[in-house]
Amino acid sequence: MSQQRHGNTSGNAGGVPAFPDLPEATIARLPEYLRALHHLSEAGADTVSSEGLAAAAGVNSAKLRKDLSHLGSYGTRGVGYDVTLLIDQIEYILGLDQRRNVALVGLGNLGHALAGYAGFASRGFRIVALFDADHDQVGKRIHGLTVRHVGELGRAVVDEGITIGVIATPPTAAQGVADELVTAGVTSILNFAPCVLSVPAGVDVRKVDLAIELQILSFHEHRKASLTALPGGRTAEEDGENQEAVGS
Amino acid sequence: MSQQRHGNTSGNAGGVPAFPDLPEATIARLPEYLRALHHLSEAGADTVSSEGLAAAAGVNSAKLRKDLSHLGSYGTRGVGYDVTLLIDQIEYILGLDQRRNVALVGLGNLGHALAGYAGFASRGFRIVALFDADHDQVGKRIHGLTVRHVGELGRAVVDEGITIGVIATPPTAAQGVADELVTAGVTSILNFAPCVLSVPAGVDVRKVDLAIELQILSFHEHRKASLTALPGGRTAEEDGENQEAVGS
DNA sequence: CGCGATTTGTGCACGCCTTCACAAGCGCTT
DNA sequence: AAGCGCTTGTGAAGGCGTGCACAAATCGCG
Repeated sequence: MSQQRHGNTSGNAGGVPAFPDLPEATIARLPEYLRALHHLSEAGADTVSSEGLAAAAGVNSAKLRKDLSHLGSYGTRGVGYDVTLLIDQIEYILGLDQRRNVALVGLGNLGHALAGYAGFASRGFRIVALFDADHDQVGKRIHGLTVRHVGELGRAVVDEGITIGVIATPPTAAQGVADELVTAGVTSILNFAPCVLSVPAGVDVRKVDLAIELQILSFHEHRKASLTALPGGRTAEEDGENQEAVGS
Repeated sequence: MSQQRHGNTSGNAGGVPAFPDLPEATIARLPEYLRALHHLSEAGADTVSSEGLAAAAGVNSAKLRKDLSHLGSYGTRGVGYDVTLLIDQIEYILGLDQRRNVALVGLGNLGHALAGYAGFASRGFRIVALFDADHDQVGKRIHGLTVRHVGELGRAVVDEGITIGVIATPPTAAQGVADELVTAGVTSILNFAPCVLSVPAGVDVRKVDLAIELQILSFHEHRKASLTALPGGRTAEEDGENQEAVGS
């Protein structure tokens, strides 16, 4: 999103390029495949067909094959994909073979929950530092970590090898925190605050806005309601004036 | 995602189509525009140019103009867009003029935070019911609501006019909850559980997986690290046995 | 060893989305 | 009233992503 070019004219010899040029859409699906693969692995599967994995990940099998083909050839025709091999390969590509230390800033409602979210640890991410601007929060222990003041952020990032920052502050504070993270050398930010962050080129920001998701659902609800009420016409539902109560 | 066709050959007379055929990409950005507009409105702006609004929403101005043009012509050449008018129009399209009642299922770490997330209420969404399968949770009061057992879900959905269900349960329970929501008549689901939900056609599911976002960031970290270390070649960083502790 | 069943990897076409560039339209000034 | 500057709305082009359909490759069996 803030990144424009992921070019990498990988012209290295040897069989497998270390860093193929993956389409963004593919990258976004790899974690989904990975989860499905772990699930299959736990169920005792050694190999899986594109059809089977696609079903488990909720995508089209052709899309899955094309996605995986971008990583290289890790399947066997007539057989399928080696589950373990594929897991290793995707984890390598995603950089999950090395543990990523995460700093979480903002310990309100949401931040508190994120600090204890089991889904992070189980996938190689470790939240190693908590920060808040509120002095009442500082010093509290949350899920085994002590909340520190946001002023210590810069030092902690360097000292503790933090590579990803998570912002769960109110929107007014978010840009400031982002600036501090960037200054400290963090180049990946996950932003839960409903606001636009501006960061220098080379820094990746991903945004999760819970309310936006609801609004998109609301749109579809609205659309569906208007369609069922009056297929192909003007909405019934609640439209100020106009058109009172359609047939049936 | 689970929806394939949003067709609506709107052939109604009169000036403005009530439900233009909006591209999904546009819909996803409308909430962002809306937030920026509210911000501008509070700052006292009456009109705003596409350039200005685009900057506030973090997008390209041409894209913004094209998005808005899909809603109809609500701008004035040479002047810009009327902030209030545009807010009303987007809110209407998104169906935010009517309050949406939301049920939240699963009150672990994340669910607890969602129940108290201020960002929902401030945008027209009201969480009106909480459910959990755990009898220890049932009966607790969280942010003014009493947690009910998930078995009461069906009745509550009907009685309280719930149109959107939010799933924040462990992944193993998610499909079951989704089934119950669908049976009760809910057609929009926001899923925080890291798993694939299968639902009948006509039901919209949006998924938010916090760990996936981190994994995508991790990929870019990995990529950036390998590029700075060895531009265009095989990664240094950690390549099997790797070097321990770089620099410093 | 050969054949058929199975499954991957991919060329190709199509559609969606983005971006550019500019004509059309509006208001202000002279 | 006419001209000028500014901004919207949109036609066209290009790029990206998806999905089909099939050739290539592998395994198992007779």
